[in-house]
Amino acid sequence: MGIAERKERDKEELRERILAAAKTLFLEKGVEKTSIRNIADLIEYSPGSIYHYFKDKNEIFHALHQGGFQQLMSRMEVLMTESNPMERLKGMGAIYVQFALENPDMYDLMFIKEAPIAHVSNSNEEQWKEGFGTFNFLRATIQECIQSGHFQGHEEEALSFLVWSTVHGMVSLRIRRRCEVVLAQRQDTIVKDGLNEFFSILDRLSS
Amino acid sequence: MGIAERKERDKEELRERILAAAKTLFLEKGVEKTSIRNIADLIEYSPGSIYHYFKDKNEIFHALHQGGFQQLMSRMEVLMTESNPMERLKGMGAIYVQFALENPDMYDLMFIKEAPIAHVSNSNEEQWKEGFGTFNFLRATIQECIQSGHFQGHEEEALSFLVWSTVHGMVSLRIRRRCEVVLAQRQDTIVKDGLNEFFSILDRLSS
DNA sequence: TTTTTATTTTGAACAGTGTTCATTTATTTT
DNA sequence: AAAATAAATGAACACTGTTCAAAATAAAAA
Repeated sequence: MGIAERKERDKEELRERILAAAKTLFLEKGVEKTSIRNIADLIEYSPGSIYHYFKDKNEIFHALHQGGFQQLMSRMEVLMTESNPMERLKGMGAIYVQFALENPDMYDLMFIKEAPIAHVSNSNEEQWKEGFGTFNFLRATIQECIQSGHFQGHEEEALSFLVWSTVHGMVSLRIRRRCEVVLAQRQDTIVKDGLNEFFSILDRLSS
Repeated sequence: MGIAERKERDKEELRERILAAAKTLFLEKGVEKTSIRNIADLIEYSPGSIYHYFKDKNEIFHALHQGGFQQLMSRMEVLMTESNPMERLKGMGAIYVQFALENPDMYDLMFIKEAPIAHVSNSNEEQWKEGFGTFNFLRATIQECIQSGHFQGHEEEALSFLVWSTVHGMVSLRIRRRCEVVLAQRQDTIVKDGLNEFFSILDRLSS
């Protein structure tokens, strides 16, 4: 029964080729300007055949955004050796921001664009697994901070959401070009500066 | 020479009718699903005529987003009577979040969508005036807080950006449906809860 | 008032979009 | 070799933003 398996592999391979082409075009031109026909051209298939491998365009970009979460999570792995939860929290913030600024289009897809979330809604997946995993990673660290006596009087989930929102807010204002309100010469550093302000607030709170 | 003036008025009136139609459709279906033909249909003009009043679709949505800033700013006016800058700061946060949650599509247009900023870039406007005005309003209050002895060791512009980012982060995660990572039953309150966590941090910092 | 000039409006055309589906092509099983 | 299954095609549908020559309307000049 090796044939069915080989066919399965072939199918998977073409799926991967579609995703690779989609990723190339997406990083080159963005989601909106990447069309099904563009993808089909690149892998030398007809437009219609894409729909044998993906339900619609949203499913393609949902699959792509998964890769982004793997990248982000693998970057976080260096923090496993950090035993101080407050330091680990700051490390997560720094890595998160760095990832976003180095991969703005992927970040946009993961945390701003509608496409991947629209797919989660329109399929029978119970929830947004990728985001859930990442957020729980943050929650675990915050929980440790609380157990170590930090953030007294704060509630774990809401505080985690607040911390996430803070870094997301900075990078998403930058990516969606709302930083033009600060001096032109400062636009390249405002997110780092803001992050440092955030860190110094965290330090104040933990002592 | 009243004729030229009347023509000017007529032109302005049609411009307003286009904007009104655009706003109706936009609040009904969103930016992407509002087409020039839809707008033209609603005011019973041909699609081509829209382009005598607006350079392109982005200019229409830039004009619409201006109205949003007026709304937001007028909501802020009740804070003028508040003399305590820390209380005024918290009031601004509360009003900002409330505005965003009550007008998610308008907020999206103002602070997330590419269209209005794309128009600022592609026209010869020096910068994003609407955002600049609103941000400076925040900066002025933060400056007062610093002058009153709060936020010692913090830099005014970066801290203002951080504060803005915090509230923007929360509401934009909500609007772009990234709050599905918290319990379903909490999704309606997580932004308010996060804001309260933020306020209690601000209180801690000011004492 | 008639003619000329200027302005406004039109709607077809262009080049694209996501998606569907009957038909063709290729492969596997009988 | 024939039948059954699977995969790929590409035309077609109903849209999109935008342009532009032509037509309609309004204003100014003769």
